[in-house]
Amino acid sequence: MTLISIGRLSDETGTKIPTIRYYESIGLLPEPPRTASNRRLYDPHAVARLRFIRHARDLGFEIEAIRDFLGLMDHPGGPCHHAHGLVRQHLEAIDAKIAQLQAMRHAIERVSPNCPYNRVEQCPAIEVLSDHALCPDGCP
Amino acid sequence: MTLISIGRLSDETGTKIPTIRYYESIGLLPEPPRTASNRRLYDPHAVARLRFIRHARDLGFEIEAIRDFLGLMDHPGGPCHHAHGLVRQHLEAIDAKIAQLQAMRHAIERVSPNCPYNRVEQCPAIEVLSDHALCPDGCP
DNA sequence: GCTACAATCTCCAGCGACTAGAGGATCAAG
DNA sequence: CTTGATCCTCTAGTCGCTGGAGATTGTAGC
Ligand SMILES: [Zn+2]
Ligand SMILES: [Zn+2]
Ligand SMILES: [Zn+2]
Ligand SMILES: [Zn+2]
Repeated sequence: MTLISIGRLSDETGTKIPTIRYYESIGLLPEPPRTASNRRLYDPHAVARLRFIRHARDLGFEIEAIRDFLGLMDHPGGPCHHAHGLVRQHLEAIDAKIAQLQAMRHAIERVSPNCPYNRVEQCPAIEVLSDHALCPDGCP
Repeated sequence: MTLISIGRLSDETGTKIPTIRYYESIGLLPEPPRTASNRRLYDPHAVARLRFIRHARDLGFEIEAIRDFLGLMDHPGGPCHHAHGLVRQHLEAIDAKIAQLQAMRHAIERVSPNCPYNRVEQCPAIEVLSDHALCPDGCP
Protein backbone atom coordinates (compact mmCIF):
# COMPACT_ATOMS: atom_id res chain seq x y z
CA MET A 1 0.00 0.00 0.00
CA THR A 2 3.01 2.25 0.16
CA LEU A 3 2.84 4.29 -3.00
CA ILE A 4 5.90 6.27 -3.99
CA SER A 5 6.69 9.15 -6.29
CA ILE A 6 8.63 8.91 -9.49
CA GLY A 7 11.63 10.49 -7.80
CA ARG A 8 11.60 7.85 -5.12
CA LEU A 9 11.26 5.12 -7.74
CA SER A 10 14.18 6.67 -9.55
CA ASP A 11 16.31 6.57 -6.41
CA GLU A 12 15.32 3.06 -5.46
CA THR A 13 16.06 1.57 -8.85
CA GLY A 14 18.90 3.79 -10.04
CA THR A 15 16.86 4.77 -13.09
CA LYS A 16 16.68 8.34 -14.29
CA ILE A 17 13.26 9.90 -14.24
CA PRO A 18 13.09 10.57 -18.00
CA THR A 19 13.99 6.93 -18.55
CA ILE A 20 11.08 5.81 -16.39
CA ARG A 21 8.73 7.99 -18.39
CA TYR A 22 10.30 6.65 -21.56
CA TYR A 23 9.64 3.07 -20.48
CA GLU A 24 6.07 4.02 -19.80
CA SER A 25 5.77 5.66 -23.22
CA ILE A 26 6.89 2.51 -25.00
CA GLY A 27 4.64 0.32 -22.90
CA LEU A 28 7.27 -1.47 -20.82
CA LEU A 29 5.85 0.01 -17.66
CA PRO A 30 2.09 0.36 -17.37
CA GLU A 31 0.60 3.78 -16.88
CA PRO A 32 0.52 4.24 -13.13
CA PRO A 33 -2.29 5.88 -11.20
CA ARG A 34 -1.92 9.57 -10.47
CA THR A 35 -2.53 11.90 -7.60
CA ALA A 36 -5.20 14.56 -7.83
CA SER A 37 -2.47 16.86 -9.12
CA ASN A 38 -1.46 14.48 -11.87
CA ARG A 39 1.68 13.00 -10.35
CA ARG A 40 2.55 9.39 -10.91
CA LEU A 41 2.26 6.94 -8.02
CA TYR A 42 4.07 3.62 -8.03
CA ASP A 43 3.40 0.53 -5.99
CA PRO A 44 5.92 -2.18 -5.01
CA HIS A 45 4.92 -4.21 -8.03
CA ALA A 46 6.08 -1.42 -10.31
CA VAL A 47 9.33 -1.18 -8.38
CA ALA A 48 10.01 -4.86 -8.93
CA ARG A 49 9.12 -4.61 -12.58
CA LEU A 50 11.45 -1.67 -13.15
CA ARG A 51 14.23 -3.39 -11.23
CA PHE A 52 13.83 -6.38 -13.52
CA ILE A 53 13.99 -4.16 -16.59
CA ARG A 54 17.11 -2.36 -15.40
CA HIS A 55 18.92 -5.52 -14.46
CA ALA A 56 18.16 -7.15 -17.78
CA ARG A 57 19.27 -3.98 -19.59
CA ASP A 58 22.47 -3.95 -17.56
CA LEU A 59 23.04 -7.49 -18.75
CA GLY A 60 22.68 -6.25 -22.30
CA PHE A 61 19.24 -7.57 -23.17
CA GLU A 62 17.38 -5.50 -25.69
CA ILE A 63 14.09 -3.83 -24.92
CA GLU A 64 12.19 -6.22 -27.16
CA ALA A 65 13.66 -9.25 -25.40
CA ILE A 66 12.71 -7.71 -22.08
CA ARG A 67 9.23 -7.11 -23.40
CA ASP A 68 9.07 -10.84 -24.16
CA PHE A 69 10.29 -11.75 -20.68
CA LEU A 70 7.72 -9.49 -19.09
CA GLY A 71 5.02 -11.02 -21.25
CA LEU A 72 6.00 -14.46 -20.02
CA MET A 73 6.06 -13.30 -16.43
CA ASP A 74 2.51 -12.07 -16.77
CA HIS A 75 1.53 -15.74 -17.10
CA PRO A 76 3.46 -17.44 -14.31
CA GLY A 77 1.82 -20.79 -14.91
CA GLY A 78 2.88 -21.03 -18.53
CA PRO A 79 5.91 -22.83 -19.91
CA CYS A 80 9.29 -21.17 -19.77
CA HIS A 81 11.22 -22.63 -22.65
CA HIS A 82 10.87 -19.42 -24.63
CA ALA A 83 12.70 -17.64 -21.81
CA HIS A 84 15.51 -20.14 -22.05
CA GLY A 85 15.63 -19.56 -25.79
CA LEU A 86 15.94 -15.82 -25.30
CA VAL A 87 18.74 -16.29 -22.82
CA ARG A 88 20.59 -18.72 -25.04
CA GLN A 89 20.23 -16.40 -28.01
CA HIS A 90 21.60 -13.55 -26.00
CA LEU A 91 24.55 -15.62 -24.82
CA GLU A 92 25.36 -16.43 -28.40
CA ALA A 93 25.17 -12.77 -29.34
CA ILE A 94 27.52 -11.92 -26.48
CA ASP A 95 29.97 -14.59 -27.56
CA ALA A 96 29.93 -13.28 -31.09
CA LYS A 97 30.54 -9.76 -29.88
CA ILE A 98 33.41 -10.87 -27.66
CA ALA A 99 34.97 -12.75 -30.55
CA GLN A 100 34.63 -9.72 -32.80
CA LEU A 101 36.16 -7.42 -30.22
CA GLN A 102 39.06 -9.78 -29.74
CA ALA A 103 39.63 -9.93 -33.47
CA MET A 104 39.62 -6.14 -33.55
CA ARG A 105 41.99 -6.08 -30.62
CA HIS A 106 44.43 -8.30 -32.43
CA ALA A 107 44.18 -6.26 -35.58
CA ILE A 108 44.86 -3.05 -33.71
CA GLU A 109 47.48 -4.55 -31.46
CA ARG A 110 49.41 -5.26 -34.58
CA VAL A 111 50.04 -1.52 -34.61
CA SER A 112 53.68 -1.51 -33.74
CA PRO A 113 54.01 0.04 -30.32
CA ASN A 114 57.51 1.21 -30.99
CA CYS A 115 57.23 3.62 -33.84
CA PRO A 116 60.67 4.43 -35.20
CA TYR A 117 59.68 7.49 -37.18
CA ASN A 118 57.64 9.64 -34.86
CA ARG A 119 56.10 11.29 -37.84
CA VAL A 120 52.70 10.77 -39.38
CA GLU A 121 54.41 9.76 -42.56
CA GLN A 122 55.18 6.06 -42.31
CA CYS A 123 53.79 5.81 -38.78
CA PRO A 124 52.76 2.15 -38.47
CA ALA A 125 49.79 3.03 -36.30
CA ILE A 126 48.26 4.92 -39.18
CA GLU A 127 49.43 2.53 -41.84
CA VAL A 128 47.72 -0.42 -40.26
CA LEU A 129 44.50 1.55 -40.22
CA SER A 130 44.89 2.53 -43.84
CA ASP A 131 45.64 -0.84 -45.27
CA HIS A 132 43.46 -3.80 -44.54
CA ALA A 133 46.10 -6.06 -46.10
CA LEU A 134 48.30 -5.49 -43.08
CA CYS A 135 45.64 -6.94 -40.83
CA PRO A 136 45.82 -10.41 -39.32
CA ASP A 137 43.26 -13.05 -40.16
CA GLY A 138 40.33 -12.26 -37.95
CA CYS A 139 39.95 -8.65 -38.99
CA PRO A 140 36.33 -7.75 -39.72
CA MET B 1 42.78 11.33 -63.46
CA THR B 2 40.15 8.61 -63.49
CA LEU B 3 37.17 10.17 -61.85
CA ILE B 4 34.38 7.85 -60.75
CA SER B 5 30.74 8.20 -59.82
CA ILE B 6 29.33 7.76 -56.35
CA GLY B 7 27.95 4.36 -57.33
CA ARG B 8 31.36 3.21 -58.40
CA LEU B 9 32.89 4.55 -55.20
CA SER B 10 30.22 2.70 -53.29
CA ASP B 11 31.09 -0.56 -55.03
CA GLU B 12 34.83 -0.15 -54.66
CA THR B 13 34.72 0.57 -50.95
CA GLY B 14 31.70 -1.43 -49.88
CA THR B 15 30.06 1.71 -48.56
CA LYS B 16 26.41 2.46 -49.19
CA ILE B 17 25.70 5.59 -51.17
CA PRO B 18 23.71 7.34 -48.42
CA THR B 19 26.61 6.66 -46.08
CA ILE B 20 29.03 8.37 -48.45
CA ARG B 21 26.78 11.40 -48.62
CA TYR B 22 26.46 11.29 -44.87
CA TYR B 23 30.23 11.35 -44.45
CA GLU B 24 30.35 14.33 -46.74
CA SER B 25 27.62 16.06 -44.77
CA ILE B 26 29.56 15.74 -41.52
CA GLY B 27 32.78 16.83 -43.14
CA LEU B 28 34.65 13.52 -43.09
CA LEU B 29 34.82 13.51 -46.85
CA PRO B 30 35.37 16.81 -48.65
CA GLU B 31 32.79 18.04 -51.09
CA PRO B 32 33.81 16.53 -54.39
CA PRO B 33 33.65 18.32 -57.73
CA ARG B 34 30.52 17.76 -59.79
CA THR B 35 29.61 17.15 -63.36
CA ALA B 36 27.70 19.77 -65.31
CA SER B 37 24.57 17.95 -64.22
CA ASN B 38 25.48 18.10 -60.57
CA ARG B 39 26.72 14.55 -60.00
CA ARG B 40 29.61 13.88 -57.68
CA LEU B 41 32.97 12.87 -59.11
CA TYR B 42 35.59 11.16 -57.00
CA ASP B 43 39.31 10.82 -57.59
CA PRO B 44 41.60 8.06 -56.27
CA HIS B 45 42.48 10.20 -53.28
CA ALA B 46 38.86 10.19 -52.19
CA VAL B 47 38.73 6.43 -52.65
CA ALA B 48 41.70 5.97 -50.35
CA ARG B 49 40.26 8.33 -47.79
CA LEU B 50 36.94 6.51 -47.73
CA ARG B 51 38.67 3.16 -47.49
CA PHE B 52 40.57 4.42 -44.49
CA ILE B 53 37.37 5.62 -42.87
CA ARG B 54 35.60 2.33 -43.44
CA HIS B 55 38.44 0.24 -42.15
CA ALA B 56 38.80 2.33 -39.02
CA ARG B 57 35.02 2.12 -38.48
CA ASP B 58 35.16 -1.64 -38.94
CA LEU B 59 37.77 -1.69 -36.22
CA GLY B 60 35.38 0.17 -34.00
CA PHE B 61 36.89 3.64 -34.00
CA GLU B 62 34.41 6.42 -33.53
CA ILE B 63 33.84 9.07 -36.12
CA GLU B 64 35.52 11.73 -34.00
CA ALA B 65 38.64 9.59 -33.58
CA ILE B 66 38.71 9.07 -37.32
CA ARG B 67 38.35 12.79 -37.82
CA ASP B 68 41.43 13.21 -35.64
CA PHE B 69 43.36 10.61 -37.63
CA LEU B 70 42.44 12.29 -40.88
CA GLY B 71 43.50 15.64 -39.49
CA LEU B 72 46.88 14.17 -38.63
CA MET B 73 47.20 12.61 -42.03
CA ASP B 74 46.68 15.97 -43.63
CA HIS B 75 50.05 16.96 -42.14
CA PRO B 76 52.25 13.99 -42.93
CA GLY B 77 55.38 15.69 -41.64
CA GLY B 78 53.97 16.28 -38.16
CA PRO B 79 54.50 14.10 -35.11
CA CYS B 80 52.37 11.01 -34.65
CA HIS B 81 52.21 10.48 -30.92
CA HIS B 82 48.62 11.69 -30.84
CA ALA B 83 47.76 8.86 -33.22
CA HIS B 84 49.36 6.38 -30.86
CA GLY B 85 47.37 7.89 -28.03
CA LEU B 86 44.12 7.43 -29.94
CA VAL B 87 44.96 3.83 -30.67
CA ARG B 88 45.94 3.08 -27.09
CA GLN B 89 42.76 4.72 -25.84
CA HIS B 90 40.71 2.64 -28.19
CA LEU B 91 42.45 -0.54 -27.14
CA GLU B 92 41.66 0.24 -23.54
CA ALA B 93 38.02 0.85 -24.42
CA ILE B 94 37.90 -2.49 -26.22
CA ASP B 95 39.44 -4.27 -23.26
CA ALA B 96 36.92 -2.70 -20.94
CA LYS B 97 34.09 -3.77 -23.20
CA ILE B 98 35.39 -7.31 -23.44
CA ALA B 99 35.69 -7.50 -19.68
CA GLN B 100 32.16 -6.21 -19.26
CA LEU B 101 30.76 -8.67 -21.77
CA GLN B 102 32.53 -11.52 -20.05
CA ALA B 103 31.14 -10.44 -16.71
CA MET B 104 27.69 -10.35 -18.29
CA ARG B 105 28.31 -13.75 -19.78
CA HIS B 106 29.14 -15.18 -16.40
CA ALA B 107 26.14 -13.58 -14.80
CA ILE B 108 23.83 -14.99 -17.44
CA GLU B 109 25.55 -18.34 -17.61
CA ARG B 110 24.60 -18.73 -14.00
CA VAL B 111 21.11 -19.20 -15.31
CA SER B 112 20.70 -22.85 -14.66
CA PRO B 113 20.53 -24.62 -18.00
CA ASN B 114 18.54 -27.49 -16.54
CA CYS B 115 15.33 -25.99 -15.39
CA PRO B 116 13.40 -28.52 -13.30
CA TYR B 117 10.10 -26.72 -13.37
CA ASN B 118 9.44 -25.83 -16.97
CA ARG B 119 7.10 -23.16 -15.83
CA VAL B 120 7.64 -19.42 -15.68
CA GLU B 121 7.02 -19.59 -11.99
CA GLN B 122 10.31 -20.41 -10.31
CA CYS B 123 12.16 -20.70 -13.61
CA PRO B 124 15.76 -19.98 -12.69
CA ALA B 125 16.39 -18.23 -16.00
CA ILE B 126 13.90 -15.58 -15.06
CA GLU B 127 14.83 -15.50 -11.42
CA VAL B 128 18.44 -14.68 -12.11
CA LEU B 129 17.32 -11.76 -14.23
CA SER B 130 14.99 -10.54 -11.54
CA ASP B 131 17.38 -10.62 -8.66
CA HIS B 132 20.76 -9.03 -8.85
CA ALA B 133 21.70 -10.74 -5.60
CA LEU B 134 21.87 -14.04 -7.45
CA CYS B 135 24.57 -12.63 -9.71
CA PRO B 136 28.24 -13.47 -9.39
CA ASP B 137 30.84 -10.85 -8.58
CA GLY B 138 31.52 -9.11 -11.85
CA CYS B 139 27.92 -8.31 -12.71
CA PRO B 140 27.52 -4.74 -13.85
C1' DG C 1 14.20 10.90 -81.91
C1' DC C 2 11.74 8.16 -78.49
C1' DT C 3 11.08 5.21 -74.87
C1' DA C 4 12.60 2.49 -70.99
C1' DC C 5 15.15 2.02 -67.14
C1' DA C 6 19.06 2.87 -64.17
C1' DA C 7 21.55 6.11 -61.55
C1' DT C 8 21.77 10.19 -59.22
C1' DC C 9 20.10 14.42 -56.92
C1' DT C 10 17.99 16.78 -52.44
C1' DC C 11 15.48 16.58 -48.42
C1' DC C 12 13.32 14.42 -44.62
C1' DA C 13 12.25 10.79 -41.30
C1' DG C 14 13.44 6.81 -38.60
C1' DC C 15 16.20 3.28 -35.86
C1' DG C 16 17.56 2.12 -30.32
C1' DA C 17 17.67 3.62 -25.95
C1' DC C 18 17.81 7.00 -23.87
C1' DT C 19 19.04 12.17 -22.25
C1' DA C 20 18.43 17.07 -21.68
C1' DG C 21 16.05 21.26 -21.67
C1' DA C 22 12.04 24.69 -21.82
C1' DG C 23 8.29 26.37 -19.56
C1' DG C 24 4.70 25.63 -16.32
C1' DA C 25 2.25 23.59 -12.15
C1' DT C 26 2.47 21.98 -7.48
C1' DC C 27 4.42 20.42 -3.04
C1' DA C 28 6.73 20.87 1.63
C1' DA C 29 9.31 23.67 4.79
C1' DG C 30 10.48 27.90 7.13
C1' DC D 1 3.88 33.77 1.93
C1' DT D 2 7.84 32.78 -0.20
C1' DT D 3 11.41 29.80 -1.58
C1' DG D 4 13.22 25.83 -3.63
C1' DA D 5 12.49 21.10 -4.79
C1' DT D 6 9.79 18.16 -7.38
C1' DC D 7 6.81 17.10 -10.80
C1' DC D 8 4.26 17.70 -15.38
C1' DT D 9 4.30 17.75 -20.83
C1' DC D 10 6.55 18.43 -24.98
C1' DT D 11 10.32 18.82 -28.05
C1' DA D 12 14.76 17.91 -29.70
C1' DG D 13 19.29 15.99 -29.44
C1' DT D 14 22.66 11.98 -29.22
C1' DC D 15 25.44 8.21 -32.72
C1' DG D 16 26.06 6.30 -37.14
C1' DC D 17 23.89 5.44 -40.31
C1' DT D 18 19.58 3.77 -43.45
C1' DG D 19 15.56 4.22 -46.24
C1' DG D 20 12.14 6.57 -48.86
C1' DA D 21 9.77 10.32 -51.78
C1' DG D 22 9.90 12.83 -55.73
C1' DA D 23 12.61 15.09 -59.28
C1' DT D 24 16.22 15.00 -62.71
C1' DT D 25 19.67 13.03 -65.73
C1' DG D 26 22.34 9.38 -68.25
C1' DT D 27 22.34 5.46 -71.21
C1' DA D 28 20.70 1.74 -74.38
C1' DG D 29 17.79 -0.27 -77.66
C1' DC D 30 14.71 0.53 -81.45
ZN1 LIG E 1 54.05 6.75 -34.98
ZN1 LIG F 1 41.57 -5.00 -41.42
ZN1 LIG G 1 12.71 -22.61 -17.02
ZN1 LIG H 1 23.37 -8.68 -11.60
